[in-house]
Amino acid sequence: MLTDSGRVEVQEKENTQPVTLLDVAREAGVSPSTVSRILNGTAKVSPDKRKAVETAIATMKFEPNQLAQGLKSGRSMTIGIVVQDIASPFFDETLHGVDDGLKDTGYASVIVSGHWNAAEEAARIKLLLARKVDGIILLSGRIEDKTVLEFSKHRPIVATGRALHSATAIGFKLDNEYGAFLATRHLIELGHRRIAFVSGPVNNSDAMERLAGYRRALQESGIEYEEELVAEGNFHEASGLMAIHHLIETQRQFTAVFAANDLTAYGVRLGLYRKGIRVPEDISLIGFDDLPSSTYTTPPLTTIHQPLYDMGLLATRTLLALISGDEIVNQLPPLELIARETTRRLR
Amino acid sequence: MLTDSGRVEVQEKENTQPVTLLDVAREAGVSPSTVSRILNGTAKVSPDKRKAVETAIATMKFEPNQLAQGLKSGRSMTIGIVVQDIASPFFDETLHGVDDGLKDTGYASVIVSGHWNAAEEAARIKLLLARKVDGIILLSGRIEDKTVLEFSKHRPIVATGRALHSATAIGFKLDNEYGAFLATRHLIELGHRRIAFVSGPVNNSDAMERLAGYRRALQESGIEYEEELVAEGNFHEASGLMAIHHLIETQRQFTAVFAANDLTAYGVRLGLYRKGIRVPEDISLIGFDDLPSSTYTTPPLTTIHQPLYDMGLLATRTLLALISGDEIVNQLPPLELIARETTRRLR
DNA sequence: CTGTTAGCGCATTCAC
DNA sequence: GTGAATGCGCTAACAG
Repeated sequence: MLTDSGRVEVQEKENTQPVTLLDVAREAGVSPSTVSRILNGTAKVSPDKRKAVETAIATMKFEPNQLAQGLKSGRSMTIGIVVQDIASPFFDETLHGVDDGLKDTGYASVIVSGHWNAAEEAARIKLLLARKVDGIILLSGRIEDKTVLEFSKHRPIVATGRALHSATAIGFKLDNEYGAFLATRHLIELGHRRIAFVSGPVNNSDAMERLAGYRRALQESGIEYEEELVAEGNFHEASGLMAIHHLIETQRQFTAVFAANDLTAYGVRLGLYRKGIRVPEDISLIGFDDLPSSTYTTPPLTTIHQPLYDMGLLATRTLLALISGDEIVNQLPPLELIARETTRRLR
Repeated sequence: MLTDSGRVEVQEKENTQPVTLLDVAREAGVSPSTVSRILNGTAKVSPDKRKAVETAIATMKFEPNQLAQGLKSGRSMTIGIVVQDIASPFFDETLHGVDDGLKDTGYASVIVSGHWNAAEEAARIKLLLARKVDGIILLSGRIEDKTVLEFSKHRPIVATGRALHSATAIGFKLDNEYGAFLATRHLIELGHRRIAFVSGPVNNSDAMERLAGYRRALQESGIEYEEELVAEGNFHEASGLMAIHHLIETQRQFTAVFAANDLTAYGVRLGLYRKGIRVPEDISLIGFDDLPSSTYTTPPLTTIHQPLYDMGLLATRTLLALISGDEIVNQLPPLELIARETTRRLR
């Protein structure tokens, strides 16, 4: 569009363009390196120059461009987190621990989701690597250990739900078998002998370990394992609901149900309610995970507490140690039974 | 340490150092700019060179350094998300929508938490800005609108839970008042006239709007508002539990309870259970939010569905449109009543 | 103590 | 079409 020559076009430039380190240097009458030194405490600077620079930084509201810092230093001060499902209470707890572990460290986190899909997970990790994250926390997931090890050649990786012990890849695994053993033994100690189990998906190692723990507890008490008392679920509520309906409709006899995780237990609980079966008066019910919400179900759910928060915290600290070369010592607390109100002694 | 001269020290360098665009260019026998052009489709390149470059990229497993790209282009291809609590089902749902909105866009997200603290929120936003995110999604929060507007001069911001309409800052607000009105009216239509309300914190605008909706519904039905039937909660389960105990112990008479959100309703439900009061036989209960877990409470919770997922999706699309300068048209679906099994007609 | 210089890896003029 | 040159903003030698 033509405008009269000589007319000044007033451009309302709302977008304040960022002030750079060079701007600060000019303003303070020093060299850029001096500003950098003050920023990073790399070397001593005379008090007067320091003063000048600091006021310049304050008045100009200078914030160093982290992209540039990262490009230069090779460290982006961000770590990547791979979860499988962003909206899952299970990962939430762990993320909470991660969040706290990162507090005041200067690190931020890029969270991506693998959606329980090995190919997608690998793609996400590549994405994180391309973004030059300084390390990766991999929460559960389906990619193979050797793939993880391969990726860890680029950046350190701390994983949960798998055992890894290389110099750049460490894994933490909770003892699912033991937890399931605890849960089942609790029911047995309450006098139950016919204990149904709603399992997780058969292609999931956590799920299979929990099944193993259930079987061991039965065996140690001389109770025969009956396949008919086991129904497969998928760790979600709906599967618990369906499984318990199936168990009831096929006339299985049992006085207690062990659900492979809390969500499944919620579904079982609802299924029993629909059939007019009371918990714990008629049937005892125990879960696994101890999600925060399990404190407030009606009635509050007896379950196995997994230190998910601690695992997130530990994973984060371990990763930071791996990055900085520090030693790591922390220990994960053991799984434990939380006896609430869905289990009771068999009369 | 001294070693014999001439002896070759085999250094096991596990850390594969990344291959750069320059490496690719050399390998393919072209100039770096040609590689760049192919990467970005910026200009036409002869088929043979393109071929050579592409094979070089594949064999060398080249991944462009996003930090460098970002520094150069000024766009980091990441957006910042400010939540208040990483482990909250409320934010989860919205994040799920954000996650889907970002799918296949090339954008990744860095998630930070403001912990319901204005100062921390501001600090986090500054951090995101320093990281050169291309835009920010602010989910709820306590910082003032004018602060948001100020920040939006640097990067576009889309916020939820507040109304904003500038060129670089857009806000979406759900109609809390209307939702609360719906909930209360539902109870009234079922014949209830003495309806207790467990509110959210008084310093929270969502909470106050829900209270207003409750009052309007009462008023439109000619039911007098009684302050004694309102107990303050804080949106968490424990507060629902305490509130209902208080209501019962102070001998308030009511046949239904409206809890300001689902978590509070869970607490109320448990409190009623503890007193031997059945839901919905003795008391009707309604929540607000429609968290995923409310489908599987026992009994399933009647509640007000908020389109949290859609809001996350819409916020993301809007932000991307703001970034790219596109037009945005999407509309948020209205709040609606989900009648499940915790409410019933008063006999 | 401090300024000058030279890149980090890439995209983008500008010439050819 | 393609290569050479330049710079994004910052840090880290290197001299003084």
